[in-house]
Amino acid sequence: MATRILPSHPSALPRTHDPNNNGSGCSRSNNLPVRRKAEDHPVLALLDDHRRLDADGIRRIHARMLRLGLLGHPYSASRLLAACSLSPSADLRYARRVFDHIPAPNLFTWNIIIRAHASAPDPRLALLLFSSLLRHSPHSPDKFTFPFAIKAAAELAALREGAALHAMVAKSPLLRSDVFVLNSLVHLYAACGDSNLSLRVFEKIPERDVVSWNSAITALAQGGRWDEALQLFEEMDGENVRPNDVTMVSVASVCGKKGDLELGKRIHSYIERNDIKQSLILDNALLDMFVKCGSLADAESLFDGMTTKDSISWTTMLVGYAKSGQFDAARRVFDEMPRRDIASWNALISCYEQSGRPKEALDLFHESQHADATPDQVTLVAALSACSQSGALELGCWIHAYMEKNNLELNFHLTTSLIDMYSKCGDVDKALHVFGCVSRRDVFVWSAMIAGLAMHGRGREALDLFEQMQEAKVEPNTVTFTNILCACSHAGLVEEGRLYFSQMLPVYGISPTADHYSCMVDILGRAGRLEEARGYVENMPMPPGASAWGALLGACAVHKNVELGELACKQLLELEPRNHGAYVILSNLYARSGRWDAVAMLRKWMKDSSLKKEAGCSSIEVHGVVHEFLVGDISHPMKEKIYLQLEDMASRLKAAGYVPNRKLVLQDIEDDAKEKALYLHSEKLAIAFGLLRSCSPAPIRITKNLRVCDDCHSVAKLVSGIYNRNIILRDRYRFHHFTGGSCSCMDYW
DNA sequence: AACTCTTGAG
Repeated sequence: MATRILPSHPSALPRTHDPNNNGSGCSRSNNLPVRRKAEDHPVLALLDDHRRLDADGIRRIHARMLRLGLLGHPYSASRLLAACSLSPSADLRYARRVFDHIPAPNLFTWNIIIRAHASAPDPRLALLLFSSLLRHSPHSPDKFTFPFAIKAAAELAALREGAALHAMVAKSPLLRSDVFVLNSLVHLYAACGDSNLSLRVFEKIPERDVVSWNSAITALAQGGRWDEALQLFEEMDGENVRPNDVTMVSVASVCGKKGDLELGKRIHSYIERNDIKQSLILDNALLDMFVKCGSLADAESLFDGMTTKDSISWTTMLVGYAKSGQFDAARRVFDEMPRRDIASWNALISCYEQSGRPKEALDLFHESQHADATPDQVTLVAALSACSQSGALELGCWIHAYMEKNNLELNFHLTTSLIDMYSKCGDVDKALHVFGCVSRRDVFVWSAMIAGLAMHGRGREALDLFEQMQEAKVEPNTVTFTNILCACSHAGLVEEGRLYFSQMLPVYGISPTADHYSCMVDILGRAGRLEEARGYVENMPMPPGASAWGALLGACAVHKNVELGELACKQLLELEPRNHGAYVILSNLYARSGRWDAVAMLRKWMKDSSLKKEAGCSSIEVHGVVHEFLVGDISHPMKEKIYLQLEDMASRLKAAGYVPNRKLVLQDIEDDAKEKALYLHSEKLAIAFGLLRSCSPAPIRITKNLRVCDDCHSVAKLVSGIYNRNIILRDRYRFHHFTGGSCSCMDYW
C-alpha cells in the first residue's frame, strides 16, 4: 500500500523537459508563438474558476495542455493540479496521476497535493506525501506546507505525528512564529483531545489573530471547559480582536451545551448588534443552541426567517420537537424536509430509542431500509440499542449479520452495543462470542460484558473477566464497578462484593457513588444481613437516595422484615412520593407476612390517591417483528387465537394443580380493579402468543418492563414443563431462564 | 501562486 501511493521518484520519470529551462523551451514542438511564456498561455485562464469546472471540463483542458506540451512546465502543470484537486467535486485519484507525471514538482505543487489530501476522506495520504516530500524532493516544507500537514494530523487525531510536525516547526525561527502554523497546532492538540497543550501553544503566539482566538475557544469548548471558553471570548475584546462569525458559532455551541437560555439570547442579540456576518453555519449553530436551551419558540422563529436551510437546519428542528416529546411534529418536519441524509434518520431513530419507544425506533429503522438509506455506525448503534430495550434478538442478529456482510468496521461503540444487545436479549453466550472475536477492547466493551454476565446471574465469570481486564491494562471506571457489584449481588457473592467495594478508592482511585452504596445495600440485604445493609445506608457520605432505600426495602420484602421495611418505604416515599413500585413492594412484604389487613389498607390508600403506575408491558419478537402486549390487550390481530391458547393454558395448568395466587394480585398491579385480570397479565399473553407462533427447540423470549410477579413466575415455570418449551424472560432487574418446570433465579429475585 | 478556526444524529 505504502509503495503504491508514493509518488514515483521524479528522477525515475522520463525527462521530457529540462526544468532549468524555465518553461519557454517546451513550446518548440507546438504552434505556440516562440516568445510566449507557458504561464501566459490562454488555456490556463480556463483553470482559474475551480468552482465552475466539472470532471469533464478538467479532462478537456488536460488534453489540450498535453497537446500543447504545457504539462512539462512546473508552473502550468501545477495550475492544472490545483484545479483538479481543489474543486468541490475533486477527483483525487485523477489529481494524483497528474501529480505523478509532473517531472520535477516544485514546492507549490507539493503543497497543493498535500493540501488536497489533508481534507479528503483519507488524510493519511497527506502525511505519506509529506514524508515523501522530505525524502524524495530537494525542497524543504515551508510555512504553507505545515498548516496542511498539521491539518491532516488533526483530522486523524494523530498525536504522535502531530507532535513530530510540531518538533520540526520548533527548529525553524521562521516557522515557529508563523501565525498560520501556530493556529494549526492549536487546533491539532484540541483535535487530539488535549486542551491544555492547545492553550500552551495559543499563549505563545506572538501576534494572535481572530483564528488563533477561535481555535483556542473551540479547544476549550470541545474539552468541556465551557466557562473558560466564554471567558476567552470576553478577553478577545481586551486585545482588540473582533469576533467573527466563526467565533460566534463556537460561543453559541458552548451556550447550547450549558443550556443557558438567558445567555443564549444575549449572544443572539450580540450578533445582531455587532453586525457579525451571517452564515448558514452560524444560523444552524444558533438553532441548535435554542433547541438545547429548550426554547422551541426561539428556534422556530429563527428557522422561519432563514432564507437558506440545509439538512442540518431541518434535522436540528426535528430533534427539537422529538426531544420535547412532540413526535408528531418531529415526524412532520422529517416528512417535509427537502433532502434527508442518514443523520436525519439517525436523529429520529435515536430520539425514539432514547425516549423509551424502541418499537417506533425499529419501525423507523425498517422504513429507512426500504427508503434505501444506507445505515452508518450511528444508525446501527441506535437500532441495536432499541433491540436491547425490546428484546428483539432476531433483528439484532440480522443487524450483526448485516455488519459482517458489509465489512463494517466494529468500533468500540458498536462492539459495546452488540454485546449489550445479545446480553439483554437473553443470549449472553453470543455476547461472549462477540467479545472474544474483537482484538481491541476499551473500558466500555469490558464493562458491557461484565454487566451481561451479571444480569444472567453468572457472577463468578463476571469477576474473572474483571481480573482479565486488569491484566489487559484497561483501567476500570465507575460504571465497571457498578457492574461488578451488580454481579456480586445477583450471584450472592457477599465477601467478594465487600472486597471490591473496599478497594475502589484506595486501589483504583474511584470514589464510591450513591449507586455503589446502593449495590452494597442490595448485596448485603439479599443475603439477609439486613442490619449491616441498614448500616451502609445510614453511613453513606452522601444523603441516601431512592435507590439505596429501595434496595433495603426490597431486601426486607424478601426476608420478611416488616418493621425495617416500613422504615425504608417511608424514607423512599419522602424522596419519591409518587413511587408506585414502593407501594407494590411494601404490599408484597405485608402479603408474605400474612398481614392482609395492611394489604387491604394500602390498596385502598393507593386507589384514593389515584397513583398512576407504569403500565406493565411485555414484548416478544417473532420473525423479526416485535409484538407488544399490555394487560388484557385485545388490540392484536390474532387476539382470538391468543385467547383460545390462554384457555388451553389455564386448563392444562389447572390439571397440573395450579391455583392462581389471587392474594398477590397487588404485587405487579397490571390491573388492580379486576382480580381475574391476573391471568391476563401481559407476560401470559406474550407466552400464549409465543406458544402459537414459534416451535421447539427455540426458546420463547419475552421482555417485560416491570418486575415479573409471583403468579406469572409460577405460570412460566409450569408452562416450561407442561409444554416442554424453554422460556427466557427478562424483567426490569434480571433474566429468568425457565426450563423443565424451574427457573434459573431459584425463585429469588 | 496559497494556508489556519465553525453547525445536526452517537
